[in-house]
Parts: sequence; C-alpha cells; structure tokens
Amino acid sequence: MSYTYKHPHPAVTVDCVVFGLDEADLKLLLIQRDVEPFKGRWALPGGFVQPEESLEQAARRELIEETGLTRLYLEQLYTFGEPGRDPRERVISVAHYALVKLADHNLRAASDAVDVAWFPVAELPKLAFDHEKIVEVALKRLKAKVRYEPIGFELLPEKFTLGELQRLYEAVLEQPVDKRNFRKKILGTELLDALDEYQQDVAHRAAQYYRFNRARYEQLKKRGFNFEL
Amino acid sequence: MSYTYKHPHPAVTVDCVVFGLDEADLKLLLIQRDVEPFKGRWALPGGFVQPEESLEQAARRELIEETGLTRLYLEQLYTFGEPGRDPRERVISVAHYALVKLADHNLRAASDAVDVAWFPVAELPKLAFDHEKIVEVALKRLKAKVRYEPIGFELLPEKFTLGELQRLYEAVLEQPVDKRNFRKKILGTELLDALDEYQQDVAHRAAQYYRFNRARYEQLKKRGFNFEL
DNA sequence: TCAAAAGTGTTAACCATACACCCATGC
DNA sequence: GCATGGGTGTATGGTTAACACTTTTGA
Repeated sequence: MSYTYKHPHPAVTVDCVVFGLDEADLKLLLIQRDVEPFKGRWALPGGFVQPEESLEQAARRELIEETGLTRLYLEQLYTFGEPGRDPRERVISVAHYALVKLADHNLRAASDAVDVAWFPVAELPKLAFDHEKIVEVALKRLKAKVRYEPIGFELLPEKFTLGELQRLYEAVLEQPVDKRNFRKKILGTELLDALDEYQQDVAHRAAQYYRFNRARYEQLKKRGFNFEL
Repeated sequence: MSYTYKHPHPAVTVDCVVFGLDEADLKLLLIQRDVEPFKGRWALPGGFVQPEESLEQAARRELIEETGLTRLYLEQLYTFGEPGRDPRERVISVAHYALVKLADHNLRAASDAVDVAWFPVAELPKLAFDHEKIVEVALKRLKAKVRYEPIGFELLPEKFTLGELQRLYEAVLEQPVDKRNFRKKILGTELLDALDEYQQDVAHRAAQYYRFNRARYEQLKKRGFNFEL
C-alpha cells in the first residue's frame, strides 16, 4: 500500500509533553524508543496523525496507546518543522502539552512494550530528535500560563489542601511563595470550595481539603473576571 | 513528477494573518483567490511549505510572493488541522501572524496578479476555508500579547508620537485609554527615546517624536523586567 | 516535648485610577 | 479666535509585599 501526491508532502506527527506532580516535584513523562533512529533514547510520546482524526484527537490517541493516560488536560503548544529535525524524512511535529493528576492515574505498561517513566523536570536524560527544545518551550508556556489561568488544578487530585496547592505553584514557578499572601489571594478569588473534610493520620495539624469550582470560574470569566496569581 | 509514501501524508501549508495600522484603524491584509475552491473569495495569504525551508521561511516567502511585504515581525500562531477544512485533501495549516509598518511599506501588486487589499478588522468580507476562525485566534492573541510584550511598535514607523502610540493601543484593545496615565506609564518604562524632532505643519501644537529603544528592552528583560501595559 | 505543617492579621509602600486645564499651531 | 490635539499633576483607594507567632497532631 502506498500514497502518491503531485507535490512533496511532509509527514505530520503529534508529540506530547506530559506534566505530572508528585509530593516531591514536577515530573515529565517519557518513553524509551525501541526502534532507530535514536533507539534506546528517551523521547516524548507521540506519533503520526491519521487521515481522519484532528490533531488533538491524534495526541489523545497516542497518549492512550503509549501510556494508558486518559482524561487529561491537553492543549496545543507549538509546531516544530525545521527541515532535518528527523533524519529519515521531513517531519512536521505539532507539539502539545498535557497536565495529569498523577495521584488519580496509574501508568499502564505501554501496549508496545516500550519503557515509560516519569522524570523530574530538573533531571531529564538526553532526549531524541529536538525534543529537548520542545520541552523547553513547554516549560516556559506552563510557567506563564499557570499565572493567568487556573490550570494548575489539573495537576492535583479533586480534593487538595492549600499547602499542596502552594507547593504546586512553587514547583512550577521554581520560586518560593509567601504562605499568608498566597492563601489570602487564592481564597479571595472565591474559586475554591472548602470541604468539611480534613487530612487523616498526619503527624501535624490536619489541613482542610478544598475543591476547585470550575463552574464558578466559567461564570466569573464571562463577566470579565481575570484569574491571576 | 510525483511523490510516493508508505503512509498517507497530509499537505502542509502556512497561512499569514497580517496586521497593519493606518490613521483610522487596525487593518488586515487579504488576497482574492483566483482558483477553485473558493474562487473569488478573500483569503489569508499563504501556501505550501517547500521541502527545504522552515515554517517561518515558508511564511516569509509566501508573503513576499503574494504581497511584496518583507522585513516584518512574524510569529507562529497556531496549527489548524481539522480533517475537511480543505475540500480537496487533508491540509494542515501552520498559521502565523505578522505586524507590518504600513507607513513604511507599499503593497506591491502581487506577482500572480491576484488582488491584494487591506480591510479594517471590523469589516472583513466572508473568507475562504476556515480563515475566519484563524483571524479570530490571531486577534485574540494580538490583544493579549500587546499588553505584555512591546510588539505594538512593529505597527508604527520608526519615529512616532505618543498620540499615535496611544491610538495604536486603543485600536488593538478596542477600548479607550486615559491619556495622562498612558503617558506616565509608557514613559516610566524608559523604553522610549525622545527625539529632538517635532511634527511639522500640523493644525495644532506639534507633538514630539519618540523611538522605541529595542536594545534597552532586551537588556532590561534579561534582568527580569516585565513589560506590561 | 519535639517536630512539622496549618492557620491567621497588620502595616507600609507602591501602583492604578480618576480627573481638568493650559499650550501651541494652522486655518 | 477657534478648533485640534499636545502636554502636564495630584489625590484617593486598592493591591501587593513583608513579616512572626499560635495551633494541632503523631511520633
């Protein structure tokens, strides 16, 4: 089977920069390539766009196939298309970035048996193709976006404490945050619902749980409200 | 001549949303299609990416070929790839947006004799393909970006008055701006050099000319300064 | 009783906003 | 002399930033 065109057509792929957060720090999901080129190297999950699917659908499909991850926040990032970025043929990669609630999801062994693993963003291995460049752009975007859109919640479980939320911002922004000012500001937005629930079995005062009120956010946004941390 | 691949490959194009500013308002550059599909409709300038050029190079080449525009600010916007957005075949379009100093440039008759024209963004004709959607995304991006990066200057000639600069922001943001506060803020950034030059032959007090100091901006940015209007 | 994180208020500096009048020029 | 846009200062309110101690709990 083959496909013929009158003009040269590049191949088009989607690649996904998947972020997760655990107790320690911000993590990035990588898969180990089991074919040439870059066999053995770690790389971003991704693959070719099929004729009948949108770019976002392609990204979601690849994530399910390669990592089992589903139901995550996904957004287009940037398109990388330098000639020569893939040694085989001209490949245009529409990069996406995704945020996943690490606590809720379990990484399934990938269907095609390649290795999948989370790496702290500060300690990434050498990556295949131009994937280091893509990760750099994704990190920059995440840092910028987390300040003016409430996307950070996509990294936390449904219920979380203010301490967890603060650690999230500190991990993403890579700078410390004043606890009192942070709490005032985030509670001031009225986007968090306090639950009648507290931590259990912790070796310190139990923190109250909160939940992000997405409906309220959409409502406020319509009225011209702007989230900003 | 033909090109054959083992897997289906979409076509890849670049499309450009080109903004310009004249005395009256913000304008958008469109070309009139002289081939099917959408023959006769107005559309964004753009075309197929060639095998040996980067996406940005492709965008610049198309702009020169179709409009004669050169030396403009150009940035990737978003990639549109819904199946069916082009009735002929699957086409992935990497959209860019560009800002051009209307006063400095003259629109050349396009090489392939199609019509080229500037339209006020508020009065656009019906566009080909999904180009209306692309323009909408570009306008949103421009509005957002002009507030936290000094890209507005790309729409003005080298020398401009503060009044012209203010009208630029009012046109892009679609809201009035307080003159005194605007001047305080913009001069406070120290990004403008006042020139020893004034308007000539105007029927009112002659305004002083200013110039954007790009070197100073780059310098300040390195030290963590953030432009914001 | 110690360690560890939760929770809470006040002050001072700064910044954003609102607002009105005089100036220079050409017609 | 009038119409047009250029140019300027101040007061007020709101926002941010800096900062330290008490509480609860399990080990």
